[in-house]
Formats: sequence, structure tokens, C-alpha cells
Amino acid sequence: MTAATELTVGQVATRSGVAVSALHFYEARGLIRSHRTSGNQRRYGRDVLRRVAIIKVAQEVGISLAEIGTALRSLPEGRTPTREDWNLLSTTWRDELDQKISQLKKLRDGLTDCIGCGCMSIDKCPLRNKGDRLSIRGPGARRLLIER
Amino acid sequence: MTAATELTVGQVATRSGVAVSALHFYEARGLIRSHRTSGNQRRYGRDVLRRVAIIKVAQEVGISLAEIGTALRSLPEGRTPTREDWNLLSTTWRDELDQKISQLKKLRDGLTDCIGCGCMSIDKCPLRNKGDRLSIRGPGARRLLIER
DNA sequence: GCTTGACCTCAAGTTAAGTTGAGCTTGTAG
DNA sequence: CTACAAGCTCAACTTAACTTGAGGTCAAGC
Repeated sequence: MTAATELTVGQVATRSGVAVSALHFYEARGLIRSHRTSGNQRRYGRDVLRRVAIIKVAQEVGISLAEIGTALRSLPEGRTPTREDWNLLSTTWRDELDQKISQLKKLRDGLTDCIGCGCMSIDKCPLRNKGDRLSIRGPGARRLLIER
Repeated sequence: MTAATELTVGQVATRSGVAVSALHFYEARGLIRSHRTSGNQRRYGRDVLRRVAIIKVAQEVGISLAEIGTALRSLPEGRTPTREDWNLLSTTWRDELDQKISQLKKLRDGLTDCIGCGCMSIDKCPLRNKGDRLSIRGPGARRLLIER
């Protein structure tokens, strides 16, 4: 127990603040990786903590696990990711974040002016009718959006 | 068809851009209201358009239907909402939006510095360890979050 | 040596936000 | 007055992101 390099699921769970079942889940989705002991138990390298942290942070701003997975898979599989690798990833998301921030600002500024003004008709309201799709794709089923 | 005051579901659907099934759904959830014709068909007052618009806008910034419902239920049930009523509502959300925006900014600004720095340990990283809960409560099941 | 707490796997349940489909009724244009 | 589009209801399916549970293994303390 004297601070080896390897972590058990339980350790990762308490240190990262996500449930064991969630870790299993992330692994099944290919977001994190582990190797097994002779007794078939998972062992994680320390970089898993950073990965999990990233996952949570990204999720909180509305990035889906699928997207996070894609991004994480751009990290080198063989070696431990260098600072360079992580930076590349963060730069990618920085752009996404910038986009979301400006979207939210537009909405916030539009909301108060717009909400009581009667202009909410779908084709005239500046709030509703920005060409820019906000793309906080919720969870549910959102396939067909009226097609005509 | 000569622009009466009442709208059918189909009309609301095309004018608001949401599917008929979604309108049924919103009604079941108490977000919108209709009355029925003698033949049991829904008829909506024009203010339903604004309601639906609000619903969509709020959803896009990540407010759940449950919350939207609560907010909308604060509108007067009897009379048609006045501008005052709507403004109250928009002010509430404005605060929420401000919060989210500042969260995103924190994340954006923290991410690049933080991601590669090894500080992602859950209790030290400024990014992960803000007391402020981000509360973009995703959809799934998020009940037990490790309790110890 | 046994008990107790971590682990493991796999299947099934849960929530949100709708969609899809079946089977049946309305309403309107020709 | 008869099609046929538009409505209606209700049940079941979908996706995302997990959780819960059952049934069985592993490991460390007493």
C-alpha cells in the first residue's frame, strides 16, 4: 500500500470522485484503459486520474462522452501523454468553449430584450433565428426535427 | 383558415418548429395548455407560440424541461401573461445564464494552463475544485455520487 | 482457515426528452 | 358524400450515461 505506481479501481474512484461503476463504464467506452493483475483485477497508471479529470470537466460544459472519447483517442496509446499531447487537446476544446461562451452571451443579451416584446415569431426573432445552431445536443431522441 | 385566434397542433408545430409529438409531450408535462374542440382536438391560444419559443431557447442553454416547467408555472394560469410576467421569468434565467457563462470562462481560461500541469488532483486543482457546482445535470442517472 | 471487504462480469433498470407505430376519429376539399 | 390529410390515445422504443443487483472470485487480517 506504500504508494506504488499502480492504482486499483477503488483508489481511482475515491481520488477522482467518480463511482467505480462509472470507471468500468468509461473503460468499456474506451475513454480510459487498464491492465489486469494475475487475479483479473484492474490496475491503472497514474495518468488515468488526469484522464478522468478531463472527462468530468469536459462533461460539465456539455461535451458528450462520445466526443470526449474521440478527443482522448487522439492521445498516444503507447506512451504516456506528454504535456504537448494534452495541450493539443486543450487547444481543440478551447475553440469549442469560446463558441459556447459567445452563444450563451448572445442568448443572455437577447433574452431580456426579446422575451417580452412579442417578436418571438420563429422567423423574425433575433434570438430564435440565429443561423448558428447552439448544439447543446441534449440526450433524448432528436432525430427528426420537422422535415418538409 | 382566415387567421382565427386559435391554432391547431399542426399549425403550432410548423410555426414553432417543434414536432407535434413534442407538443403533446410538453402538454403532458404541463408546459403548455390547450382546450379541446367538440371533436376532442386541441386548440391553442397564440401565447403558446411564445411559450414554446421560451422552452426551446431555455433548453438550448441547458435548462431542463423540469426547470422550465417550474418557471412557466410561475406565470399566471388564468389570464394571459403580461410583459411584467415574462420579464420576471427572463430575469431569473438571466442569472442562470450569467452563472453558466462565468463557469465556462473559468474552464476555458483554466484548461490550457491546468491540463498539462499535473495539478489535476481532485483536491488541489483550481479547475476541478471550485466549490461552485456546475450543475449542467446531464440526463442519465446521477443519484449516488460517492458518499463516504 | 475463515471471514470480510474489494473486485469482476453481465444483465437489467433509470431518467430525460422525445419519436414511432398501431388503431381509431375528425374535418375539409372536391 | 366520400376520400384523405390531420388529430387523438396509448404503448413501446431510443439515446446517453450511468446505477443496481445477482452471483462469483480475490486478498488481507485475525
